[in-house]
Amino acid sequence: MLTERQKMILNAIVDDYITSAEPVGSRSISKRGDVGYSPATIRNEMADLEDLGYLEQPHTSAGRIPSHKGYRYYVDHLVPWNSAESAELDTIRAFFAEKLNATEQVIQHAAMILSNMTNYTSILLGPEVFHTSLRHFQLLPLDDRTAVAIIVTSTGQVENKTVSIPPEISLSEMEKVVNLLNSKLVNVPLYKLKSQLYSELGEEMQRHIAHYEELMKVLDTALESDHEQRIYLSGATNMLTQPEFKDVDKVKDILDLLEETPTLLKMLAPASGGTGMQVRIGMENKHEAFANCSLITATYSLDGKALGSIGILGPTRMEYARVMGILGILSRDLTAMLAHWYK
Amino acid sequence: MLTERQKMILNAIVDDYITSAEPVGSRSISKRGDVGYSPATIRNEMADLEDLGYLEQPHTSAGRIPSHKGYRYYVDHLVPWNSAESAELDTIRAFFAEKLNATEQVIQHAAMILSNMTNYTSILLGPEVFHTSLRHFQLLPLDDRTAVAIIVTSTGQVENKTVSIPPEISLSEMEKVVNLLNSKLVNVPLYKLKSQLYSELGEEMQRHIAHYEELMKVLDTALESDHEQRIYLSGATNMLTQPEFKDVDKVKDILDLLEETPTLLKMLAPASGGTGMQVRIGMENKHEAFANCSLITATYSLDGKALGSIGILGPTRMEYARVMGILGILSRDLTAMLAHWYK
DNA sequence: GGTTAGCACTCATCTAACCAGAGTGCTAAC
DNA sequence: GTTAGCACTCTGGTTAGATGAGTGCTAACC
Repeated sequence: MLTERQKMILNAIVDDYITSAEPVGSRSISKRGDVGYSPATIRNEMADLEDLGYLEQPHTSAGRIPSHKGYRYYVDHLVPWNSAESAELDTIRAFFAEKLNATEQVIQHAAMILSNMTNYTSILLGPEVFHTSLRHFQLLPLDDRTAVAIIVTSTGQVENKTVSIPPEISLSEMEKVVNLLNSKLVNVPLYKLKSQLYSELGEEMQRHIAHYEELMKVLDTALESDHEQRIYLSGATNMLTQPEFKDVDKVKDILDLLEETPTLLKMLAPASGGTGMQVRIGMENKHEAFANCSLITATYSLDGKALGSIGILGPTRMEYARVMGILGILSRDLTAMLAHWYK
Repeated sequence: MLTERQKMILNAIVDDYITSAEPVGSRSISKRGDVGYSPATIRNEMADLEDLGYLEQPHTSAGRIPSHKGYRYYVDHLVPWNSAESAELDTIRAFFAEKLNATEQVIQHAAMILSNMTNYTSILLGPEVFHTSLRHFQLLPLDDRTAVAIIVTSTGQVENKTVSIPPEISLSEMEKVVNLLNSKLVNVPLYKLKSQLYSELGEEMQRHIAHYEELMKVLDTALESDHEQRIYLSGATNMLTQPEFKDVDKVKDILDLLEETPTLLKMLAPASGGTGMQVRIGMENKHEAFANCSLITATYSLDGKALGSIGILGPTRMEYARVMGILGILSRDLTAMLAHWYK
């Protein structure tokens, strides 16, 4: 347990380091208006904080920088929660005032806004189709062997996939099935679609349809992969402006990882159910390349279920308070907007 | 007009510089097996070539590097055209052997293959819907104010857009129009769609439909913006491996430009009709950030009309011969594949 | 006992000086 | 026309010293 004075000093060091990116010395802390102690006293406390693991020293004669544990403590106990500047609130308000009417467009645009506002990299996870429901299904023949399957969800997203059709299946059969599907499965959540396809329609189809097996296979692949969420990345190059990444080799690893969509998907997957804000510091991200990065994520949701995430990636030395404030507001407003659209 | 010997020397210098990234001196040229002259002779020729503007010298006691004019000459007259290594041919062949059945997927995948194979950045321009024709049109109501418009093209691409519906238009009216559209305008090239909409259907619709004006506006926006082509970028971080870009500030400008999709669209737009290969060196790209980059592009086409482009961006000191060889083959094979699919 | 002034010590960073090496241009000889 | 020889130039790397920020420790102070 830290004393009040230790908290105050840790807080001051993190704040200073966040803005300056330089190790901070006892003298500069002591000179701050709200600190009533001499450099020597601060030094003693700093030595203690280092022993406790909250600070570290790049080399003997340098100031201190926060350790991962130090950042963790800062984020968990010290971050001031008031930090949403009015200018930023205005930007967000202006963003929601624009009339955009497709969910995906909103998310994409939000990514840009976020990276511009924060000067970090924004990573947004597009809405999870999984929890939205079927609005309309269509199978449109392109030639005698292939067709394009189109799924429209209740949120107006359109997913499409090209499938190949076995020659023994006739056009009229396909039409029958698609009609059946549309009459019985509309408003079923996509994640239940396949199971309901079998349970509700299986019997009926087996009766009316000649090539049941083959047809089912086609539908299976048509409905299959549409659960892939999209990643919207913006401001990746903002990483290059951070002084800790002025070395090309280090930043290459980071940018390389940002090109790996599957990795990002995993990283942003909404933490099991919770809708709170997550801060992952350094190696908590489980990737060597992100050892000196922090990722802050929040979720937006519909009907209480997380639909997707919005995240900001920056150096561990990142403006936690400001970013958390912005993400909090934006995720809340996105959720509100979705609720307003689709209730 | 350059003498044969001058060409030979210029060629040797460009080749050397491309692989080493260091200014090349007279001695190293003279030592090459195929050159029968002493360093002194080479030096004289190099001085001449510098006077003519084909070479430049970073400083007095350094070797020479090719100038923009030098690269231009190299590309226009000296590039050896045989350079498609068998290993690379195999990779491309393997790529086309995979069964991918959606045009967009192929392009996206091709982008990765290209950047991996070349270790440069690949920029591909997705197929231009413009010259494909309408396969199916649909307007699907989401709620009483909005609907999603879906356009399926003859190449199986699905474009969708959310539009808002004025309250005075009824569902049945909309259905009527959509049916009309599907019966009369299927197989019309998308770029003629709007004009034919007016010329062929205008009269008939005006007769049958109550709110003609409003409905036309809806259709207009529904058909409007679907001409946007997609950019597929891969290997942007390969730029960071080039020694000339080891300075973060320089490379930041380049990567920033790569995030600007509209700029890339303009840059890759198939050069007026031609299907040949284009090489733009340094400032020929019209962007300060690309002053030390070269962009090589080729097009793929359907029915003799360019559908999109594939391009490689690298430093001006780039392996022109190899890249041009690869792009040539890939664009040819892409075109062949499209012709095979959609004829 | 907690706090602070004083001081010796450490270590990264900056500068200047120097050296080695690569490459040139010129001259004179072949 | 070609080449050997040589003086000259400029970069890059290394070393040595000076600078200064910051520390830890001790002893004095309240």
